[in-house]
Amino acid sequence: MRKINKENLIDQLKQKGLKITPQRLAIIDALVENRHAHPGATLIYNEASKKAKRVSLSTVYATLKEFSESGLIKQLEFDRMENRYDGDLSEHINLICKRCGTIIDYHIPATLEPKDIARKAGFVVTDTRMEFHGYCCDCLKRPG
Amino acid sequence: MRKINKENLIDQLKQKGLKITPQRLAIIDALVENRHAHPGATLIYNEASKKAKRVSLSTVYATLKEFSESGLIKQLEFDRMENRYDGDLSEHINLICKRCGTIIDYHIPATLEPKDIARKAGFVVTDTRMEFHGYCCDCLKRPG
DNA sequence: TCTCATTTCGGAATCATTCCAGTTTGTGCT
DNA sequence: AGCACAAACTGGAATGATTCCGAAATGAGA
Ligand SMILES: [Mn+2]
Ligand SMILES: [Mn+2]
Ligand SMILES: [Zn+2]
Ligand SMILES: [Zn+2]
Repeated sequence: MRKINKENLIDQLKQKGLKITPQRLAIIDALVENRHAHPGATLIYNEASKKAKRVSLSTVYATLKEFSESGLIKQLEFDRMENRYDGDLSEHINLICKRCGTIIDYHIPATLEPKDIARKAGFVVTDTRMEFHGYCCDCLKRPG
Repeated sequence: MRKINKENLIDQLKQKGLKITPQRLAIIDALVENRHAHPGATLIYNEASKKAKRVSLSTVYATLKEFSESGLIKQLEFDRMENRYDGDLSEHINLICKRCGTIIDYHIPATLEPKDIARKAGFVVTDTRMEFHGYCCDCLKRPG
């Protein structure tokens, strides 16, 4: 199981010595309840606003950033579109619609052929993005 | 060979009925000469400015967008970092350094294990991004 | 050379995200 | 229950890459 859930996220907050605030709980709820949708900051903000008396957009951004950097969720970055957040940490491909922005999970079946995906998921692939992020050998040598 | 070169890009412009302007030629030169570096708009702008008498940043953006949308080059989108452009259209993984922004090409050798990449390319992978972009089945049904 | 659709220009607008300074609030301790 | 203080929150301003726009320039065919 590599999908986020409420109890686990709260545990992780405690382990890191972070405070349990109504804002964080509301954001966690919003993330868990919309985990299938790859929500963006605005959706999280709207959903969290329903649960907690007060939440600011600044807090939502700070929290999503914190969670991403801690590896609790995955940030999907875009150019002229809001970043989206993925609560599924398992290895899979995100099928991203260029027109409506829908993001569909496609779990890897050993081989990954765009044509297979089109057939099995009804999604026409026009462009692929495969990126590995980390540190280059020069930066590894360099201090801090 | 899936790497951009000058003659080919010019041919493609002609085929599409686009005009050959000094600005476009300068941008093409800059793209080809820096194709290993995955350049961003600013670098292209600076390099192109040396070759052509006048180039504006607006034109650089418009041209890079046009080339990307035509599939001549590939746009790599980021969050708080300039977009970068890739002149290698073959299937490969871009290893992106989180600290310095360097982008290294890693051509796929059948299997793609982060550990192999660390060993062979001296790059430590901390995060992977695999995305397929295109159109979802709902959007395919919907008109234009 | 003439014509005009295309291209370019520069400055303003956009907009998601970050920053900041002041205020509030969890949490551990008495 | 009350205290103290570091951590968290807030709203508004700042940021910065990219896009938009109207006006001026120009490539290319006739
Ligand atoms: Mn996903
Ligand atoms: Mn590349
Ligand atoms: Zn769609
Ligand atoms: Zn580096």
